[in-house]
Amino acid sequence: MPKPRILPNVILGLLDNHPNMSGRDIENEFQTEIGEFWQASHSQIYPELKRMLTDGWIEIATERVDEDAKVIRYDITIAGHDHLLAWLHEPITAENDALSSLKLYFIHDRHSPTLAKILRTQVELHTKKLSHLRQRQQQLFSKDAQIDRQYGHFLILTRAIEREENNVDWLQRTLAGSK
Amino acid sequence: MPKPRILPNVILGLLDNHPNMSGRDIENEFQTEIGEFWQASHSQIYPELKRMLTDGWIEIATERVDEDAKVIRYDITIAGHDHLLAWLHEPITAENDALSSLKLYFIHDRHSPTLAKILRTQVELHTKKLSHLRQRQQQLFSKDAQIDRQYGHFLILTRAIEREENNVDWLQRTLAGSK
DNA sequence: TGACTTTATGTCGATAACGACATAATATAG
DNA sequence: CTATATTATGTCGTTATCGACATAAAGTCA
Repeated sequence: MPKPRILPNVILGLLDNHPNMSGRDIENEFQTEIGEFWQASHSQIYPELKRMLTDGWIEIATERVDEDAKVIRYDITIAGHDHLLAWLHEPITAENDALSSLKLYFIHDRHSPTLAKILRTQVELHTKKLSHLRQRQQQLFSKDAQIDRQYGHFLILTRAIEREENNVDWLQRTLAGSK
Repeated sequence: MPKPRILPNVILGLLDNHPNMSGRDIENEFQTEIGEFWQASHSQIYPELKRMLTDGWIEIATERVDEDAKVIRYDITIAGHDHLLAWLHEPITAENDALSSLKLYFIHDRHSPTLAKILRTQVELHTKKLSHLRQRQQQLFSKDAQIDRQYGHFLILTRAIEREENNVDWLQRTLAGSK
């Protein structure tokens, strides 16, 4: 199976929230929070929009009030919306967990079951990861001499542990506060 | 200028620490902590090793005590070591900061000035990032209605803020403890 | 109105990266 | 001792991604 393509889903997520976006608008979105999780250059975006158009996931917006003749604005279609939802509903695993924040970004309803599901799965995954990292720390760095021998490795391992502690803590607090 | 290639530097960092590694050994390293920051499949690694060999950054290890005739073991050369150091010494910027943990992993000396330099630059960068994220939160989510309208966005923004708080805190504690 | 800049879109070539397939040398099992 | 599995390396085709270059419309300024 080919590697899953992320960019079209990101574009669908953006169009789902903001109708009538141009390619340039989409490019600009990557300058904000979403740019933390996904980036794309305009030379990717424009061909991608063409492809999504022929795939029927988006359509050219008819409503053009003003404006600059070269600007092309897009809307999401029903098929595109279905595709976006299917992506958001895909189970979170250790392999695709890096996309979780990206998916959360596209869920706007506080009481969405999909959102809660993602958070709950993340608690599981990151709790496991945390305990795995702690175990590694025990294995590799139980003695001071071991720390001195690979200090950089020791640092990033303790950093990862703290990051995961914070992560799990945040997830649990967020889940607790949402019910 | 072409996009900087990371994989050869990672391989050099591994060989710098563990001489006499085979391609398979290198592949296996990506299963441990380093896999958090960089991954590569064997179909990338083997051609890369060939290329690094012709570039003179690595050499085939002469010392083969045992063993399976098909195994090829490599050592880092002086030129390779120089190249590794040059990479580690490249200034950390907002653009390449994602590689900082990777670089730290390859610095073994607790009192390395390069290590301290990386940590200090990261404090600067992440402090700035944190204040930028807090500003965004103010701008976008000062009212409850705004939170309800884009709850997922609100979540990942607060999550990013906590992550950066933890990050800066860890960096400062690590720097304080190392002098 | 003409020169110049900016904006929005389009296109092309290079390559990092990956999955799939292939092969040879050992190891294992019956 | 042969059949099969595992290990280590190699190769190929596809594609996502990016930088560089190109173009046309609109805006700006004199």
